[in-house]
Amino acid sequence: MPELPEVETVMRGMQSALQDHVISDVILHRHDLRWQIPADFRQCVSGQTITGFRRRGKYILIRLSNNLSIVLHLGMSGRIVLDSPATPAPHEHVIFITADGRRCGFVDPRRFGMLDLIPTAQEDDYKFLAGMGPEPLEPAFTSAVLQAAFKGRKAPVKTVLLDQKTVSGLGNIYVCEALFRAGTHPQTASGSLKPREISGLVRAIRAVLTEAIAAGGSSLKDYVRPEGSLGYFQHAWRVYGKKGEPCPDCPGLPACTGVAHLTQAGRSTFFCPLQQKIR
DNA sequence: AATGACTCCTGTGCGC
DNA sequence: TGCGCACAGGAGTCAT
Repeated sequence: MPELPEVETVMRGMQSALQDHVISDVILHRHDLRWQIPADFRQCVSGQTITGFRRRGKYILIRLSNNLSIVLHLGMSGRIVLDSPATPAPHEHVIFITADGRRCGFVDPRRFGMLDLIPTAQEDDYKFLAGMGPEPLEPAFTSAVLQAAFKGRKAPVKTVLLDQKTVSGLGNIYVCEALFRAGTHPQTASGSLKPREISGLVRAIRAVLTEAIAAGGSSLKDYVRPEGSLGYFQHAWRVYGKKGEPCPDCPGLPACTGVAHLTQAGRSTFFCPLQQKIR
């Protein structure tokens, strides 16, 4: 599902295709995504030039020449289709049409995605962005910051890393992958992690996200890159979805029982019990 | 304050 | 073959 690397890839694809273009019209097939799309959305967006893009966590912000920003969240099944056909695809709820005739569709079968409109100057005060944790690939995300977020917390590290207030942009897949790389057991109480382990976690998070962005985002079945091609980073997942398969980090070790699965806060967790021990 | 359960939604894949 | 159902997950909201 779209996590930071996929959202970054989508944003870059949209940027390369739509930056400085004029939105001549917006077709709204339905207003009820996760929340209602503002009633005046079409009126406010039509005729405006796209002046810039920004990603914050899993949100995409599309800046317009009238100093408004479109807020776009892909939810779990959302994707952007460039040059979508004139006949709307199933679940293609919104279509942006540019002055030069390009069609940019927002397809979202499960409708967990959202579309909103806010003043560009108040992006960071927007209710869903205010209070969000640091961007994991920016310098502000340090082990000291993560250590402060963990301090005194008894909740498992997996759960706390999924919380967008701790660090923004991580989802179930990349949290599993980062914990595996760091050798941290997902059930470890956050507050019990040592500084050394936390700095290892910071490095693992950065590495896993950086590699995923380089690979062009992942696909998990229902994600399509703006260019229309599927991402392929899922082949590089080491533990996610690999229950029972040999752990990639302990080949041939007799003690390795393979990738294990457990449920935390209603979410699937995959890990190697041999490489990731509670300390 | 912190934590976990619940909720939205539909496509997929499994078992019978 | 076809049906039914559990499951997938982002994240806000509510209850504990």
